Amino acid sequence: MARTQGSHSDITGPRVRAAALKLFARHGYAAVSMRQIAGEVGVQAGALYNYIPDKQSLLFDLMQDHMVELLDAVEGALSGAPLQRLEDFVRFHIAFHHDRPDAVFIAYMELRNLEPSNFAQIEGLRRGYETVLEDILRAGVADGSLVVADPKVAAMAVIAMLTGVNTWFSAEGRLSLRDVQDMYWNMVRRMLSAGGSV
Amino acid sequence: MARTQGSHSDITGPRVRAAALKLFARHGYAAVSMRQIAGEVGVQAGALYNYIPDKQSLLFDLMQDHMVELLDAVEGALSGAPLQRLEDFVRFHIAFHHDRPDAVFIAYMELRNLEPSNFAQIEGLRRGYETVLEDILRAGVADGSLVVADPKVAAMAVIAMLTGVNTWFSAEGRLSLRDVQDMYWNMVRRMLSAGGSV
DNA sequence: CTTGGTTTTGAACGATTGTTCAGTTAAATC
DNA sequence: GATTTAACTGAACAATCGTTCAAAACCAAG
Repeated sequence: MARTQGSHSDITGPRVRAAALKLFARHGYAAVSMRQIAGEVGVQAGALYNYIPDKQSLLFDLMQDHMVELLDAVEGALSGAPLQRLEDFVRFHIAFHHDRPDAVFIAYMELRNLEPSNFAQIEGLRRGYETVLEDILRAGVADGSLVVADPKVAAMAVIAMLTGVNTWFSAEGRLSLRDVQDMYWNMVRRMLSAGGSV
Repeated sequence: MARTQGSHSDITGPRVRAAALKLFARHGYAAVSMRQIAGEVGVQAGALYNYIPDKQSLLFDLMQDHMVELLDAVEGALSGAPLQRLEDFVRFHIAFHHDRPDAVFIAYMELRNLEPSNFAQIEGLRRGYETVLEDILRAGVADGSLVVADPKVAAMAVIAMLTGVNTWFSAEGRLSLRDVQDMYWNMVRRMLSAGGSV
């Protein structure tokens, strides 16, 4: 048993995934070749297959890891009463997505490039995330802090609105991330809270 | 000069564009081959080049036509005071996008597959559409009917929220398009109007 | 230094890509 | 019916695709 310490395996593996994440986000799954990924890593195309079974699995793993991480993180970000948890959700979503724009882009854009069974799995995770917000809205209606005609629809509206931040926000612009979080929380609060626009 | 009336040119041409629209939306620009498009039309791949110079131009034309049509249509959909025009915008955006899901999908997802100069042109049209809403918001602030901290940000938020409808709404579901328009207008009104949540 | 096993190379596989074009088909005009 | 021209076929082009694999390179343990 040799070559376990100085092994490149635990270095190259993550680099393959990082390169794929970057290139898939930039150009799209179908438009990126295995040779491009290999080139980004500094290796020949054949070497990639020491770390992944095939291209499709590479895409699926990237998306699954992102969604699982998202679901894990959101649970820990919420606390207190429904109105407070709604604010937590808004601020969390914006910050989490801002930190990993490539993974977000892929998770939303490459669904159609997944094989059916892989698609079903990712779709299930996405629904799980939507349900987290939906549950907050229902709880807020129940305790009177929120006024929401249709929690399912409102959850979709809020998530779409928040995810849209990634398409235009840059930390180098005139607004800080905190500014954006404040603005969006203000808009969501006015949109859904029982307290009116105060 | 023969073969000008019974010509297939004015039949096949639109069918090529329709097939490309459908397939690009379904599988993505890079994942669709010219032979697939030709197959959908019922013709050999070579015949496509009687109607388009190349694949890239086909994508660009589809996106440009969609954006120009969008900009033309939105102007005619707005009337009256800012608050009324905001409602018009919300209802228009939902209905217009619902009527052409494939074109919407392509216009939002295939930007990265455009050559730089093509990208700049489409991006300009998109900015034009955003400006239409932004102007409404500014006018609403000016006449006191709206309370908007940052019109640019609010415009992006509203458009993202409205466009998100296309990802989940189906006319066969429990809600009619009119239901959805009402719900979203209600949410946007509460979010931005000066009147509070009444 | 030799051995043993991990990692990578580099070439090759058949399939498919966008695009071109000479030749065939078909329809309208004379 | 002959002519003309638009529409299309079908084969071909070089390039690239994802993937495989024997051989070479490499490094740690004995």
